[in-house]
Amino acid sequence: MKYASSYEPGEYESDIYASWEASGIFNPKLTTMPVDNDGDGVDDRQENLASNPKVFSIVMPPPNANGNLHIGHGLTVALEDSLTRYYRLRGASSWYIPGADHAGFETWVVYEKNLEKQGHTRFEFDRDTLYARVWDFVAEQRGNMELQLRALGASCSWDDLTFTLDENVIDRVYTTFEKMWNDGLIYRGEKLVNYCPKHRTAFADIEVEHKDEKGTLWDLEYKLVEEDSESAISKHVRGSDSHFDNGHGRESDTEISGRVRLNRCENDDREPSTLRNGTSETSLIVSTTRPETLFGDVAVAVNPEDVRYKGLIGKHVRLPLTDRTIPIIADEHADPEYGTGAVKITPAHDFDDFEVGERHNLERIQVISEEGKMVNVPEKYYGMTTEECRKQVLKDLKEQGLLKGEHKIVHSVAHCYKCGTILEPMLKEQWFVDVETLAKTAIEHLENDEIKFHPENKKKVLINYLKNLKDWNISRQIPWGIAIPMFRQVGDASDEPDWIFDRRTHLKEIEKAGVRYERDEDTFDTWFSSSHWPIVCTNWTEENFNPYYPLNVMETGADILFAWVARMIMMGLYVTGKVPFKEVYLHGLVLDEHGQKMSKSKGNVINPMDLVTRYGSDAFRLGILRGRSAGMNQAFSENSVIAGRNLCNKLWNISRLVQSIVDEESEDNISKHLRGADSHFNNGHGRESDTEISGRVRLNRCENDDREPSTLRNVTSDSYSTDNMGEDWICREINSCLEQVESCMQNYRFAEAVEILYQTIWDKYADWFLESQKLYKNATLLKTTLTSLLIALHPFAPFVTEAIWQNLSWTEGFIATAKWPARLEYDPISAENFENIRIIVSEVRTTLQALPGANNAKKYNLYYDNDSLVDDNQLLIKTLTRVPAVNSLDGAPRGLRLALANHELYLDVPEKVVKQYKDALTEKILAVGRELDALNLRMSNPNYVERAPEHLVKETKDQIKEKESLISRLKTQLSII
RNA sequence: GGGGAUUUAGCUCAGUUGGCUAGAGCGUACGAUUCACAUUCGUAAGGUCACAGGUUCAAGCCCUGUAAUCCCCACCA
Repeated sequence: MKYASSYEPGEYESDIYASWEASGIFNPKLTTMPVDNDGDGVDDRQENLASNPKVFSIVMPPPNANGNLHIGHGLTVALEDSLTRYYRLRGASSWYIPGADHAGFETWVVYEKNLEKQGHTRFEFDRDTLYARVWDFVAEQRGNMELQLRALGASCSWDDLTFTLDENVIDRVYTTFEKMWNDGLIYRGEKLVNYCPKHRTAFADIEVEHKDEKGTLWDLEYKLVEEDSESAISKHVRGSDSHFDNGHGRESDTEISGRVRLNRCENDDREPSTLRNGTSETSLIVSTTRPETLFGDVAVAVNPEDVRYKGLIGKHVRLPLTDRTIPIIADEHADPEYGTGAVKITPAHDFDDFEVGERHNLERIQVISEEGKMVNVPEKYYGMTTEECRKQVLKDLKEQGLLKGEHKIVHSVAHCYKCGTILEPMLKEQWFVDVETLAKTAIEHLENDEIKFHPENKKKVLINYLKNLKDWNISRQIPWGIAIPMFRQVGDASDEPDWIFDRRTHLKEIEKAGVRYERDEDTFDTWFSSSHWPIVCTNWTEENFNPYYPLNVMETGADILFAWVARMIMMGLYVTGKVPFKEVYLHGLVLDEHGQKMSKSKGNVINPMDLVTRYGSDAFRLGILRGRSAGMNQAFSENSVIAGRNLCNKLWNISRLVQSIVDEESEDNISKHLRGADSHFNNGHGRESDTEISGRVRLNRCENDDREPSTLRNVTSDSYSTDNMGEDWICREINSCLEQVESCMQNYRFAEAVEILYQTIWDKYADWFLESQKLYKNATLLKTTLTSLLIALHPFAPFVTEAIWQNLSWTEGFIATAKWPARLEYDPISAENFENIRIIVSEVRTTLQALPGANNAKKYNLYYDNDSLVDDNQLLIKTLTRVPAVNSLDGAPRGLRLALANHELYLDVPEKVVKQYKDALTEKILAVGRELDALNLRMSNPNYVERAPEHLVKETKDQIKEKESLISRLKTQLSII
């Protein structure tokens, strides 16, 4: 290869992606049409599926069409694409289906901001106009995100890109909705929903952000209506004088504030004596954080067990600032220990009160409009904002002496997760899905272990969530989304209008049987449509067998386990009767390098595209996978990307070296005879015959290989033989690497797979094997081994491996569709001998470094005595240690004896230097002595010898022998000094 | 209140059913350098595996408890 001495990703990546895409290799070959060659009525692929899985399918969680990819998308692609590429290499028909999300509310917010910038508001346009305008807006933006996915190397099938507003998606959503409607799972209900007055839309519970905030709790006095108050009170006094007074008129603010929450104190301080302070006996005190909603009050609730108020239940109080009287009711909701124990009930503006209202069949009086203005209130307050109204109400109450206390509290407040506006609980007619049976079915399938979770514990979490799931509000009051296909008769303003289902949502008004109907203006919650994602992406239909459904795996963020994964499972089961995926892999958040959540306000956001530009796509992918495990929020720093970049560069240079040796050898072959005659190919342990060597000729085709010949990529038609220990050793190491990577992929342990490849390529292949190959050039083996490693790394670093592949002289086609490497044949004894050489070389290096002075490697020769392994590998040891010479000992031992138990090796170091080494030697002896003691202690334990597995006991015994021998040799050396 | 996690080297993390001297990357220190790569090579230092008990021949891993940190859900008139 005539290439630069460093890998420049920018020069290759976009061309490589373009050629992949043009070749169509990312589009799977299997169709969803039935195949039944044996005519037994069952799809043939279904028959094969269990025994020989040939299909891998995965869908991309659709990124927002309107935006740029963030670091989380980067992680998602790295994970999903490495799986896809891995299974493609394993011979599966891999289908990675890309998507784009209209992201209903998300996009809406972006678009609305845009409108505002131009000085418009959405309320100037009708819904259909807005829809069209947003469509254009999104279409403009969409290409951006798709380019970025390509830059990340996502090997997805672009022809199959699914947009969440595609016709087939809407179709499927309507089909499901119709089915649910007919099954009675859809209902329209007036419920309290979290409503953002700014965006003027309702949210699902899951979209609400709760924050703890400081607020004020006001005590308001509601006067008992005279006629029944007196008798009630007197009766109550007689019945239980000790606790009665508590709920009545407080004399001073001081006292009141002292009492709030006081009752929660340990050891019950509700002793009669402390609570029997003066009472007015003519009113109730309620506590509220929202005085302005009092106009919507329809009752005051007290706890039925609360002895203070027992006698008041059924009586009435006068609602301040109005003419109304409202009843005092008994309900568990009232907590005797909170505030005064009496709570005003406003069903139209509070979630709990709504439920109380349901239980007691109370009226719902809406006093705040959808614009956030006061309505249904006395003239004076009409049209005020809630804040203005609150001030006015407090002022007026104070003037009338009804404001009895004020306390600072901390309570959690619901906010719009986009704009931060405080959400208003709002009474609205909405479409709901009755989730009870859906959730129950989902739980059954989960408990039946039909879906495997990574991390495992998320399954429990999900079941727990499903068990407590409330009905799902699926309507949103924004134009951008899939229209709800429900119509009602024009002019029908009755309480229970007749709704009909119809797919013609492109029309505002339709006619059916001579009756005119108008469309409901709401759109679906995005999760309602995205819960169909596996179904719509794979084109699942009722009619045809689809080998891609269920998906092999659903990979997405742990943060949308509830919002998305849960709903996909419910919907998948409801629509297809099958779980939508066999496994779920959830990734955590990518945090900044200090473990902090990334956010614009903190300024610590890392842009993945920026890293791709600077270090390359592969470097980014390797970097973001490193040190990351399922479900965990983990830090990410540029360092890991740099490490990835370095690996790519290393691999590049490895390939340059290998190619240069291959080139050199092929030139040699022209002038020389067969390599077998070459004397320097010494394997160190004496091969007996040519027969034996040729017997080890690789058999590296998979046994179960049944791919079509045309898809096979023959990496080389040559067979290799291993001619020295290093060659056997690297085959062994590559086999072990492959085995581990395979197991890691099976178990979704991406970081570990990358780590193993990194070490194998760098530490083993480059630092040991290639160094030894500078002496023993085995071109055929070099080709085979490099090919194996390139393919194994390809799922994680697709670009550099492809760039190299395209430039090697012996490869053809794309590495992206190469065949996963088979195990290599090797001689295990020979491989193990190389391990011995490594130990010797390391010991020489360590000792040389520890000796006083610099540049020791060049100074001292190495001598060996009576050691055939070293004798056979003098040249290799000399090269790896860089000592000037490795010789057989001529005469008596001299210099420094190396701390090796099984080899007698000396560094020819002058006596003076050896003496300086004395301390280090002494320390070494002590260290080995400590290890020996530990081993002896273990053996002296009869229980260990008796109960531990035999091989461990034997191992310990061997080690003791070895250490003893080492110590005695070192001691001899020391004594000579 | 309910649920789920985390705690191992200076930093970020591995460590599968308990089994050899607990690993990696980055960082640090020292040394090297024509001969694929300074995005390099070699060597080293650095650990009471949060703490306290327990089970076991053997515990980072299993059990009990404690502490710290984090996340989710519910509630907060």
